[in-house]
Amino acid sequence: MKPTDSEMEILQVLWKKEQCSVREVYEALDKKDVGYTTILKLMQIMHEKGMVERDTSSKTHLYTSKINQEQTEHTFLDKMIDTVYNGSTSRLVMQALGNKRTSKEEIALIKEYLDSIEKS
Amino acid sequence: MKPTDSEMEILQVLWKKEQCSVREVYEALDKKDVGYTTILKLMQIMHEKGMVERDTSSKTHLYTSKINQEQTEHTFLDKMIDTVYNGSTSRLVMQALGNKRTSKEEIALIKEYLDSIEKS
DNA sequence: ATTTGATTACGAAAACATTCGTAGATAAGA
DNA sequence: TCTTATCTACGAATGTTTTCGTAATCAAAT
Repeated sequence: MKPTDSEMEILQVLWKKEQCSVREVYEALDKKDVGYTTILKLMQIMHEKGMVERDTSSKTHLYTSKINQEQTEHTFLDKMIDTVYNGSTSRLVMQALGNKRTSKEEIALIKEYLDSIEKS
Repeated sequence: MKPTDSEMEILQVLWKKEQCSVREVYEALDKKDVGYTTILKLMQIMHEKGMVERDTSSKTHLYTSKINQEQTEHTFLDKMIDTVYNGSTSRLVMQALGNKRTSKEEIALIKEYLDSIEKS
């Protein structure tokens, strides 16, 4: 179950807001270049695919993500490590850290995390 | 310049082997579900797009990647951090480390790297 | 020379993702 | 009630990626 780019954008909103109408998602995305019905259609397709569930009891349907955020992130990450970094996690990590300036706090956090991995 | 998934797989081979015929790539990928001409076509398209260059002096054309590996990885990573991790690098890093069993060697490498960042 | 096998070129089909127009339903307000 | 605004449903167009069949070309082997 690998969401497309557009689906991912919508899922971001659903994960953040828990339960949403199409309009809420549309507004949250704030894309001036796509129409309302486009988002609607996408969400309907996501429903067909079983990615989201919806409450149709009132006129305005309310959507909820059916797939887990962490799990989905894992899927992407695994695929990325595999296809882009050829299986090397450390290369990805180092590049990620080198990418943007990472704060000392973040570095400290990560170090702590590394320690905890080593000990276990 | 964002390669598609298939293009990425091919680039992996080209980056590793420097210069390749279509057959070499086809063999390296070892996908039983796609035919030879599929890979050929993909590589021809990549050539049209300017992602690879080719030496057509002999019958068997030899392809070389024209785009930089690190740069391409950055593009993917940035996009990923943005669309999947909502901008949080450390979240990506920690999930990456927790993801697969990371070897002690890899962890050591990363720690070293973190130290070097801190000092600079 | 002819055949055989490997290669490229080409075009088109198939699959998938994205987009939106239009119509019909529903609810709210005048 | 009638109008207006908002929503869903549907289908179709567009665009992109992936797939492969077929034909033409070339080189090597018989």
